[in-house]
Amino acid sequence: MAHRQAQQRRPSIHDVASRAGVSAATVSKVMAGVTTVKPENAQRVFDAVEHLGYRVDPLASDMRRAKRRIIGAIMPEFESEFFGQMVSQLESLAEQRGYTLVAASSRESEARETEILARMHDWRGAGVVLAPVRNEHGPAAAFMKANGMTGVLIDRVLSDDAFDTVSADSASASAEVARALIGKGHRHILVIGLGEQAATVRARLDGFRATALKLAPDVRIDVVLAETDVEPLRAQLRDYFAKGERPTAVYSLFLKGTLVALSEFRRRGWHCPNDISLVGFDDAEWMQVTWPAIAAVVQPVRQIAGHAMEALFARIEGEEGPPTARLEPCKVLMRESVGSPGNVPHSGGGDRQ
Amino acid sequence: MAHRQAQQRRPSIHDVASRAGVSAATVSKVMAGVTTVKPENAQRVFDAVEHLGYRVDPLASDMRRAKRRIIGAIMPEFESEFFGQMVSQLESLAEQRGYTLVAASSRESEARETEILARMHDWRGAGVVLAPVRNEHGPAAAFMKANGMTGVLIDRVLSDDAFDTVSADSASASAEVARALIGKGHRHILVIGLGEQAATVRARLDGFRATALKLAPDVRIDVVLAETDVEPLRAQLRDYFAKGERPTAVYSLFLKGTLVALSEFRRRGWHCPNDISLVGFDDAEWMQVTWPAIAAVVQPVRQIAGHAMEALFARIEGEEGPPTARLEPCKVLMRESVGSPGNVPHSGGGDRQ
DNA sequence: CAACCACGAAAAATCGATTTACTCATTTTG
DNA sequence: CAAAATGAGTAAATCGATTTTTCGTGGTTG
Repeated sequence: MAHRQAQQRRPSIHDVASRAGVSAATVSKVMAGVTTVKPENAQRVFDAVEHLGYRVDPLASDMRRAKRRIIGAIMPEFESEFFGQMVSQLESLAEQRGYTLVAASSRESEARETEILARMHDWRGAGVVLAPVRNEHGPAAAFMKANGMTGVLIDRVLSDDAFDTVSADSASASAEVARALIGKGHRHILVIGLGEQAATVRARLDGFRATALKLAPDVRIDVVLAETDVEPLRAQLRDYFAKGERPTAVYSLFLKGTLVALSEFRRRGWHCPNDISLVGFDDAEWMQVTWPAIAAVVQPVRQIAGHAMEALFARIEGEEGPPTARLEPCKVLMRESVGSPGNVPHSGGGDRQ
Repeated sequence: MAHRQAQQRRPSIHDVASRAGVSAATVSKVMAGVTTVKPENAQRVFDAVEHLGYRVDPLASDMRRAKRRIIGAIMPEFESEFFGQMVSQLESLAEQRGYTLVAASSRESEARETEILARMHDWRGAGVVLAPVRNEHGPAAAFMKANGMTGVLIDRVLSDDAFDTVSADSASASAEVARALIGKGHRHILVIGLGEQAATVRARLDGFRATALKLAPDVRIDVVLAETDVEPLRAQLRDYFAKGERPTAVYSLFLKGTLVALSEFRRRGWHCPNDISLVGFDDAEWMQVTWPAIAAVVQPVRQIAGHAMEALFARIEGEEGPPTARLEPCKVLMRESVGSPGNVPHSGGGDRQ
């Protein structure tokens, strides 16, 4: 094979040194851009590097460093647009600073989350961006504290006494949703969510309820919260509708909830927005191409990622001071899935598609 | 702070050695599970490990190894369900074998792809799973060859003369779609795609065309292929419809194309499946909850990831022999977006939702 | 002109493991 | 009973860099 010879051992700093006729220390300095090297020697080093195709081994390079140029990222999952964009952003930001991002998925399990964190700790990276499965009080954050790790918590968190946090401003966004729905005339609204993610769900729910009640004290707000998983939520939702409850709008506090709501609407033959209105927390690309387009709260992924990395690198560089808790403003996109109640006869049947 | 003391340097193998009263070499052996150690000494080591909370530093451990226990994964993007699941699977499989997965996104750029690959090469990992932006003939695969890297190509590839490949069996799946559409009576079908991803797009198109023409020689198959980006495709599609073309079904060869098709249908007020039928390559969670549910080809992500890792580890462990090209069978889900043409008056208007 | 400084580079220590080579005992074997 | 084989463990080399210490050399300065 023509390319077999390339399989050889890669050149090390010593190979460069001997070819340039200098010591390894000098090569190291040249690579690091130190200026106290005679230009002539520097040039010889550059030539040797060029000729041998030498590149610094990041692993060996990190060995002597207290803080290795590795950033860990732990997300609850990789399958959703939100966390996909998040990882992509974080990777890009880490890379810009010469760090390598090692991402891992906790698969919505707190046990796994802690395991992964322990493994990240073994790597002795400079810092970790953790999007906890549940909230900032879980075992993972505790592990980070107990081991003096540097890190930032994002997404499903509010604030913490040890780590900087960055998340979407759920409360304000929910208040805006409330204003919109009340403004359209809705007076019976169902809110669905998962209780697990205590922190943010609470913020979203409270933000929504407070504003809705202020604007329309007579509004009826029902809440269907499942504990852990999506399927129980579906079951509860089915029960709720089976009891004959007929809200004019549904506000889903998270993406999968929006999917569950939509599929339950389908089952019952209800159509948005004529039969019922729908708004969901979390936007997705498909939501604007379906009929109707689904109204959604857009989380500012770039801002969250950006400020998380900013905070993290500040801490890595030794910044002291009490932990900060950042809330990034969301955008609410009121699409066609939201209408006014009673505009069209409630009766099912007929007008499909 | 209570947790400040934990910030200290982590115990090294020498700390364990001195506490257990043995040499570092012995500790290393015990950790590696070598049996030629006196049980009594082994126990002392275990005790010391336990007491100090010692864990092997993977980075230091990898230093002396020729093949480091790191696997690189390069995907065109992280934002879609498909690649999200893929990364998640790959991570899990790597982890099972005690490897760490380092994932990076090429963001659909071949230039970036090669850069990332070079960086992965710097890490001297044991192998790389590359999902090329375009196909197996790009600069990234060439780089891998030139540098004698171990790797597997997945997704947008057919077969290669240097690397094992694993991808979805696009041709067979497309043939099945053709059978379904022809069977439903469609005789004017539009296929849309991106020409960039030559390999797979070609397979999907040819597979579809061959079967459709065999079953119904009179069928008319139009093709709208954009070169690089999605927006030009949208424009071309718009032109196509503006010319008055009126196929009874559209087959989109990739996910974003399905979204584009849907949004163009919306623009023109056409509804599936009455006005036009739609099938897309690539499934997504939302497709089964919209009205109508969108018919889709489901790629076997787990199988692709599984066989990719299998092949990769076989090569890492020194397996010789010519590269293999695996095709994993897809599942075609014929949902409501596909109907028979002419069942319902073509006229627009009227029956919305 | 001897003592002192500054500069640039080399030598050596270090990071935290793994692995090779070697050293004692203890057993087995001729 | 001496020689060879085996067992268990350690010291030292190694991986590929970085960083500290040391060493010359040439130029200043008193």
